[in-house]
Parts: sequence; C-alpha cells; structure tokens
Amino acid sequence: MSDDKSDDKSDDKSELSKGYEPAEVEPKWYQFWLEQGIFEASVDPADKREPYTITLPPPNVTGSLHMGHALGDTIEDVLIRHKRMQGYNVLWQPGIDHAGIATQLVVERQLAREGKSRHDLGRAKFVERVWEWKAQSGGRIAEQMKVLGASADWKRSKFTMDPELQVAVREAFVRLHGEGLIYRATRLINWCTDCRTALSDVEVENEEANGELYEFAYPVLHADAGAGATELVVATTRPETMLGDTAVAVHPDDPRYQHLHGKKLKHPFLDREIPIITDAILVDMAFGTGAVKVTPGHDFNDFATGKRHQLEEINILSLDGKLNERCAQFQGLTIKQARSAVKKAIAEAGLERGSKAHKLQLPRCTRSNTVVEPIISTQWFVDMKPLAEPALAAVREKRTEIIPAEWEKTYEHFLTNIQDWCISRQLWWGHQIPAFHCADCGHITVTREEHPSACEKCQKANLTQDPDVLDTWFSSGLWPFSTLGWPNKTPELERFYPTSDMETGYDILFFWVARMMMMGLHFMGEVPFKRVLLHGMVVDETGDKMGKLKGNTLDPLDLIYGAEFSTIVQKTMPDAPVDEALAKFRKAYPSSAQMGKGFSPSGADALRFTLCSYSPQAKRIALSPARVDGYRKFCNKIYNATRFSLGYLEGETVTAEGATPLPKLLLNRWILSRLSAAVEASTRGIDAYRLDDGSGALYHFFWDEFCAWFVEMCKPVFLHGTEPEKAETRQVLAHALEAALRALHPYAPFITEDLWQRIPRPASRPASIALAPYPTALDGRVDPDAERDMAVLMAAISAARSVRSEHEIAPSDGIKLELRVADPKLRALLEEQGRFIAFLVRTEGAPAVMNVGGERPKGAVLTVAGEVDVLVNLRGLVDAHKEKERVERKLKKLQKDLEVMEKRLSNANFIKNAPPEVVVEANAQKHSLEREQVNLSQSLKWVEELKE
RNA sequence: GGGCGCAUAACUCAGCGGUAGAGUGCGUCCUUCACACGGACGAAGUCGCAGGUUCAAUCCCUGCUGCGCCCACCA
Repeated sequence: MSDDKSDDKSDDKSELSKGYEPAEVEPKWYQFWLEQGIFEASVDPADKREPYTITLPPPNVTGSLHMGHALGDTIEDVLIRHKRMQGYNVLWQPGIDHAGIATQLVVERQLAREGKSRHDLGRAKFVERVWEWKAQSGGRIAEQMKVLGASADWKRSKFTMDPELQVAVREAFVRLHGEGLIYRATRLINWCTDCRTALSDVEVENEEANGELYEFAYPVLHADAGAGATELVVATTRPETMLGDTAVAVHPDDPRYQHLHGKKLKHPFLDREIPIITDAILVDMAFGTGAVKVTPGHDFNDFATGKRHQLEEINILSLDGKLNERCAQFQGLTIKQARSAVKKAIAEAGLERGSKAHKLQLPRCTRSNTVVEPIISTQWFVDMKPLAEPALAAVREKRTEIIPAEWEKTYEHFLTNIQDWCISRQLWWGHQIPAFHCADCGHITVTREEHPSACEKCQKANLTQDPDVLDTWFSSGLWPFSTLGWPNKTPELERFYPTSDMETGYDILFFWVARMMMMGLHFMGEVPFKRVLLHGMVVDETGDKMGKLKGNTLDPLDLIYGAEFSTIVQKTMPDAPVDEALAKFRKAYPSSAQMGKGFSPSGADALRFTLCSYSPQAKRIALSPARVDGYRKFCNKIYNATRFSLGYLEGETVTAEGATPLPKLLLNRWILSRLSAAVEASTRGIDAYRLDDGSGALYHFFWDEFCAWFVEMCKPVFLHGTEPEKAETRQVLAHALEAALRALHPYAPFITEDLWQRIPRPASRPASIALAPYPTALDGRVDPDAERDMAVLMAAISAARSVRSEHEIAPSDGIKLELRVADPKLRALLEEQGRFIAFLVRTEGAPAVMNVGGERPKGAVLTVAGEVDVLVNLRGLVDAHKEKERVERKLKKLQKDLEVMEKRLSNANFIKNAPPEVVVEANAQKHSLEREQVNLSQSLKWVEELKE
C-alpha cells in the first residue's frame, strides 16, 4: 500500500522509502560481490588463514532450482558466510553434474519433437547435440542460486564431464580395475526397458502394488496314475515368466510332494522338460502351494537357486522388454500382453487352478518409473566390500561425523549389507568406459590412454572401445577431490582436502555420501569431509511430498519475486482447469488462504531466513508460505529500525574493530549485554548445525529487544536527554545496529549489506559486510546487573501497560502511576528510570516511587510485578461492575495456582531431595502469588470505592 | 519381515526432569513523529492413550494406537 516514490536504486544517498523492497536491492549487491571477488578462495602460499571447505552437491545439468536446492544452498551459504566472516580461507566449490540418464532423456525428447531418434544421429552427433543443449540451458540453476545469494566460488565451477574430470574418472577406473576391484561379469542385473540400460540397486525403488497370486498346474511326465499325482500346482505373481522356467522347487520335507522328488514336468507350450527339485532355502511350505516355479533368468531368488542346482538360465526378454524368440507363439508381445496371453493359454489348456489378490513390491526405475526387469547381462561391477570397510571404520571412529547422528545406523546398515555396484550403463551420454576390446584375441585392455594403439596382450591394433558409459554416481563419488585437481597434486588439493562439511539431503546418503566416503578413503587415504550434515525433505504445508502430479510444488523464485496463485498453478498444472488446480494448491498450502491473490515479493533474504528457521533434524520440512511472509515482515522491521537509527547517526562512525562503548545509561548497558548473548547464540547455533537456534536468537534479539525496548527507550533520550547522554546513546545505537547487521548477514546477506553500507563509518572499513568480522561476545559487553535491573523495569512497565489495556484506558488519557518496592536500591533504580517509564507507559509525569506499605490511594488498582507493586489510579476512568467481575475471575485462577504451589512446598520429600535452587525458586514464586492475592483482595475494596 | 522417525495452541513447528514456547492466525484497543509489512494488551494446549521410575514427567522406561520414511528375494 505504500505509495513508493523512490525509483532510483543506484543512489545510496537517496531518502529511504517507507517499506523495504528486496527486488530493488538484491541484484545490485550480488553484482557488487562478484565484482569485489569476495567469494574467491585463495591458494596463495602466503595466505595462512585456516581453510574451510564445502563442496556443493552438484545439481543436475537438467535441473532448475527447487525447494530442496534452496534449503541446502541456504544452509551451506550460511555456514560459508559465517566462516568467511570469521576469517577463514573459505572455499565453496560449485559444480554441475552431467546426470547421465536424465540428460540423455531430455535431449532424446527434444529430438523426438523433431521426429528423430538418437540412432538417426549416431553416437558422436548425439553427444555433440547434448553438449549444445548444455551450453544453452545448463547454466540455469547456477543463475538461480545467485538469486538466492549463494556465495560460491563460481570461477572454480566444475562440470563432471570437463576434460580434467574425465581424466580423474579414467584414473579411478583404471586403478580400481588394476586392483581387481572393478571387474566384468555376466549376472542378473536390473534392467530398465524404457531407458534401455542396466541400473544399480539404489536406482531401483520398490513400490507396493496390488497384484494377484495366480495358480496353475504343470503336468507330471510319466505320471504314475496309481499314485494319483498327475500334476504339480505352482503359485506365481508373474505367470508370463513360466516361459523361462527351468525347474519347479518344493521343500524337501514337504509330505505333500515326497512322491514327486526326482520327477519331471512337461512344459505346456514349449518343448522342454522341467525337473522337480528340492530346495529348503527358496521354498516356504506355508506359502502358496508350496511349489515354486524357478525362473533363473528373471528373478534374483531363482537365479541363486539356479546356481545351487546348475539350472539353465533362459532369457525370455529382448532389451526393449518384449518377449524374444525363446517364447514361441508369444514372441513380440510386451510383458503386459504376454501375461494375459499366457494366462489365457493356460486356461485353454485346462491348467488354471485359481488366483487370489496379493500385495507385492514392484521394482521401479527411479528415472522413468518403469517396472524394472531382472535380466542376465554382462556388465562392469565394483567390488564393494573392501571399499566399504574403511568407510565404516571412519564413521565409527568419528573421523567423519554424521549429523543428525541417527543416520549413522542407516549408513552402517547400508554399508554392511552392500552388494557389488553395477557401474556400466547402456547410454551414450557419460564417461565412456576406458576399456578396449580386441577383435583378434578378445582381450580387454583397460587404460588411461584415450586412444590406445594396440591390444596389451596380442599387440594388434584392432581395438574397439567398450560402448557403455559409467553410472553418473561414479564420477560424483570422486567429486570432493576431482574438483580440486586430482589426480594431479595441485595446491587446491593440498589446501582444501579433506573438506570440512558435506551438507546434503538424506535421500542421497547411499547414492552419494557413502560412495564419496569410499572413494575418498581409497584414493586419498583420508576421509573426504569431517562432518556430514543431512537435511530433511521439503514437503508441502500438509506434509505431502511435493510432486508435479500432485500440483503442490512450490517454486522458490515465486516466493522471492512474488506471484499470483493463478499464475503458479498454470505453471505447475498446465493441463488442469484453473479452478481445480487452485483448489489443489490451496489445500496443499492452507496458509495461502490468508494471503489474498498471491505471494508478496518476499525477497531471497526472507526465504533464506525461513528455511533456516526449520529444525534441521526434521525429516520433513513442511514449508509454510505464511512463515515466509513473517520473515518478509522481519526484513521490513530491520529496514525500518535502521531507517530510524540513521536519522540520529549523523557524524557517528562505526567500525567493527572499534572499541565497544562503555556506557553509563541502563538502556545502553543492557542492549550491549543482550547483543553479546545473541551473537554468541548465533555462532553456537551455526557451529552446531542448528541454524534454527542461531537465526531464532537473532530474530528475537532484534525484534523483541533491540526494537521493542532499546529503540523505544532511545527516543526519550534523544528528545529530552542531556548532551552527554545523547552522545553515549547515539554511539551505542550505532554500535549495536552495526554489530546486529553483521550477525544477521549470513542468514540475510542482501538487506544487511544494503543497510550496513548506509551506516556512516570510517574509510578503513572492509568493502563489504561479507568481509567484515563476524561479531563475538566482545562486540557487546556482558552486564548481569544491567540485565537484572532492566528485567525489573520491564516487568513494571508491562504490568502498568497491562492495567491500561485491560481497563481500556484510551491512549490519550495519561494515568497516574505509583511504584512501591521494599529494596532501596530498586527504588533508586525506578526513580532514575522514571522518564522511560513515563514514556513507555504514557503516564502523567514520572511515576511516584516509594517504600511498600502505607495507604493505597483511593481508586488505585494494584498489580504485582516481581518485587514491585504497581499502583495505577483509575478513578473516574472505569466501570465498577465490569471491574468486579474481572477481579473475581482473577482471584479464582490465582487461588488454584496457589494451591498447587503450596502442595508442592509442603511435600517433605521435595524439600529434602530437590536441588536447593529449585526450592528457593518455588518459595519465591509462592511469595509472589501470595502478594498478588493480597492485592487482589484489596482490589475488591477498590471496586467498592469506585461505586461511591 | 527388519530398522528409523513423528504425535505439543486453529495451522506449521521448537523445547524441556522442576506448574508449557515461537511464527502465523484469532480477540480488544491504537494511524503515538522507524515501521499498520506497525504498536500495546489478551484469549487459546488433559504436551496421542495406558502403565512404570522419581520428591517431581510433556520430557526417562514399557506397552498400545495413529501417521510417515528407509531397507529386505517370500514365489
């Protein structure tokens, strides 16, 4: 609503407008930081600052900034900016991941729109095309991170497919191969028929689905009619795989099937005899019919069974998921078609024996969501056990600490049960495997050379490179050292490895963190990072996972720049009717109801502050737009408090290095004491990975202490104080504000820079607040006396205000206030602070201060505020009947509290066993309650007086 | 089948062995010269249920209920 006149963002000297407008401030300062080079790490040998390093989890080159990124980037940036201000040589290493499958799919989709497939282009042209695409759209997410304020060292940004990183990948592969830890084998692997590639175990997600348990009979060959058993009924969730069956297994002890041991079955559709085998591992007598069809070619259990019994492994699928030539009349059908066709054929053959509903786990590809098929295939694998051992030990020995610690168990469980890692992918986009097949002798040469000239065994030159590429996560696993120049011994590697903190979402603990641990320990001999900080998943306000299908995704940029809800839903649910989409959105974000037509532009700082304010140990972070709005208002508060201060700071220069003032006035001593506590809490919070505590301490300090009390108390000084008082207060105001801005800077970098630059200060200052020292307790001055005195003052003022408000005294009505206290020191204090009390309570003149006891003035209401009795004279201002009711209600409540307190204090065991300070505290509370009671009883008399 | 986590104010969440906190929302009053993106004051919770330990339990222990996640080859 503010009619905004200021449109010139360039002129610092311009009048500050009434409200904070992030859009006018943020881009300008980011540009400034880049120009000043403040994000850049140093490898200068003369630079002796201690290093602090975070490697950014490289976002996918296909990605754009989502809430999860915003959360992680914000947390990391807070850590980085904090350490930078503390004088560390900070490296925040950014980069982008080539994201094999994801990227290939994007470009293939693009080709499809042109009516082409990658095969039309051929491998080389296709890869070229991907690079083109990357050049065009691959830099988007970095630009979005800049909007957020991320202070990464962009000049060092890396891409996992950069030439030097390709060198690192080849080096790692060749070494592991040489050590026998990478090998090639033919075994059952997960195959995505849509992506047409092998997958690793972690890329498969099991999803519960409703299926059926279908029963059918295999006829027994040469059945002994006398024994009556002419068939064996098996139960399966996948009838179509019977085309690949090479045995049926029963439990050796199952009495039902003893007579069938050693017999054979006739395959109804294929010319194949199927042996009946006994296997106690595979078969659970109680499940199904107790007879299991065995398909070694398409089931992990059956594969293992097949190995135990030397069964033939028949592959019935081609790579696109259709049935192959081994399937007779079913050849060419998709799996889904085959399932019904096979069932129909079984029924027609009279072999169907029933079915029932059954819940099962369907393995799906994390990329395409296609059902993954186990098929037998020749792939490259990493032997994980020898790598996992050191990674386990490092965490057990706390060389790397995982925070929150409960994830250690998960990590431990994963690494102790780890299977070998299938690292080859049948894609074109990625690091091609440095293995060369010899057409002459069949030997495979694994080498660092890009184009080896001869087979290492037969020396002939007939070599073809293995067409497969490596799993994206293979190169990601090397990231903490490959980005620093490994395998070369670079100054960067020397200085910044091991890195300090690894901050990422818990969802990639297995995919990435565990692998970096293994690779780092193996190749560098040292852990890749000293702490792993895991954050939760950002979900919608009701706790549901964000997803395009659900239409509940929230774009960080929409909160930063502001957006109408109708625009947002058109983006997230382009195909749904607007009303329907809006309803979905509002349901996912109930607090949006109080926000009119859309989000106000909150700015990056507000979003950052919001993200910091959530507890990092929560697994789910239910993002509330209303909360963002709350921090938007906080930014406005910071802005306006500074605007107020600047009005009084003419000529006052502040420097962070300057001595902390040594003021005399209570308000000044107090705010410096609170400042100490707040900045200390902030650093403690950040160091302990509790940004919610750190940011919360500063929020509370700034709003509830600096603004609500200190700034308000500055006013009477500036209006009516003596010159020395004014000078002292001006100095403390400038000092506290400047320190507060520095303390807030890691959380809210833009607004703090903008305002800090406006505070008059000497020429020796750093160019940017980002380079100024982070405040410590010494920027303030711990003063327990001031805190105690101020607490008395605040309690008295609050009590008096409360009386005003409860009795609905108009602000224009000045009241007469009398304060009574037994302690002469406190009397002196209240006397001395009279002008502040008068200003904040709005009384007629300074309050009268006296000893306790004596007659209560007629018409005065009495309230207890700690040791102080607060008497407010309301004669002629209130209604007696209403007052009586109010007093009686209060008395009732008080009596209840007092009973509880008395019971507690009369408990002999409590007196005997509780710590003394608890008893003292309880006595004090009781005493206070009793005084309140006496006063309230008096108030009943007071009501009578009012009636007179 | 294992493992982990969560249940606290209308909503989203902190917290803690000593008679419950924040933000938003809600109510009353106020356009007081930084800020109505504001101020003052206030209402609001049997801290999921049932036991146990303790002088004291929302917090620790046990069981139960309800959610959520991860891992796992029951066909």
